[in-house]
Amino acid sequence: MPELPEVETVKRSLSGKLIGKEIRDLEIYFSGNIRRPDPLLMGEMIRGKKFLGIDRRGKYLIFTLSEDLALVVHLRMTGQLLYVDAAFPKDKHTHLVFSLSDGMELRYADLRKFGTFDLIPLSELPQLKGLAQLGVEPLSGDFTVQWLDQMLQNKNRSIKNVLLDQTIIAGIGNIYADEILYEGGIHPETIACNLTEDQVRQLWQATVKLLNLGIEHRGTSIRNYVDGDGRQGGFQELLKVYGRRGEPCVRCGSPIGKTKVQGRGTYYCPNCQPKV
DNA sequence: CTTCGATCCTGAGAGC
DNA sequence: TGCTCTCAGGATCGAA
Ligand SMILES: [Zn+2]
Repeated sequence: MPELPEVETVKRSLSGKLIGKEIRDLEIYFSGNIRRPDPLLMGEMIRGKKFLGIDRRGKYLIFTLSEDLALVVHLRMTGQLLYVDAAFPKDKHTHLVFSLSDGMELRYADLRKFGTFDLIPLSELPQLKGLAQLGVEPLSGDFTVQWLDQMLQNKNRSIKNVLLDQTIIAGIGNIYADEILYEGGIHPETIACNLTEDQVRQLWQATVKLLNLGIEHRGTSIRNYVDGDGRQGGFQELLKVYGRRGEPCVRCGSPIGKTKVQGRGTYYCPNCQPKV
């Protein structure tokens, strides 16, 4: 499912293609993903607007459009944005098609229909629910060991729970959380405020390393993730614990374990990530 | 403050 | 073969 590295990859794959292009038309096959405006009004609202920029915040994509509009997209689990020729066959789960001035189409497909679209005035961007509550960007200068240490002081819940909390750190999902904790040698159920200074430093390093590595490999295609060109990522080959229950740990050979944390499937090495 | 369960949805895989 | 069941999960909400 798209997490920070995947959304970043989608952003990069689309930015060179969309910026400067005008939206000529919008075809809606399924409107359930559209939160704002009323789906009936979206076509009229977006027609004739140009893409001015694409940004990422956490797992959100923010398309800046002409006339002070913003299109905010969250792909959730199975959302895909594809820049393709209009003649290219449509995926069965294609819900939205934006026809562009260059004869190409920006298509939105979403098997599970959980993704969201918000087309709003740019001025309302800072107040958009979900987006407005996002915490620190883990690949920005705001994410420091000091900040992390301070933040964890009063978190009396599992460290995995904290990593998944988008209002604290924006962009980490289930797969990268498990990989980060494995890399840091930290059991996912460790109470956050009990982490040692050394563990906090390990956690910080692992977070930056794994997210960057994910981006370098153009994301993780564990289910149906592809970028704006329909290309799969490569990071799934490098996953060390996620989805590997029973397989030997690459570091120590112990079988990878699986448990549930916060209702999420959670993979870890019982030996390299001892429970305290 | 915290966890927990339900909700949205569909397809893959298991079990029979 | 084909049915039913479980599982997967990001974000949000209400309840405990
Ligand atoms: Zn190990």
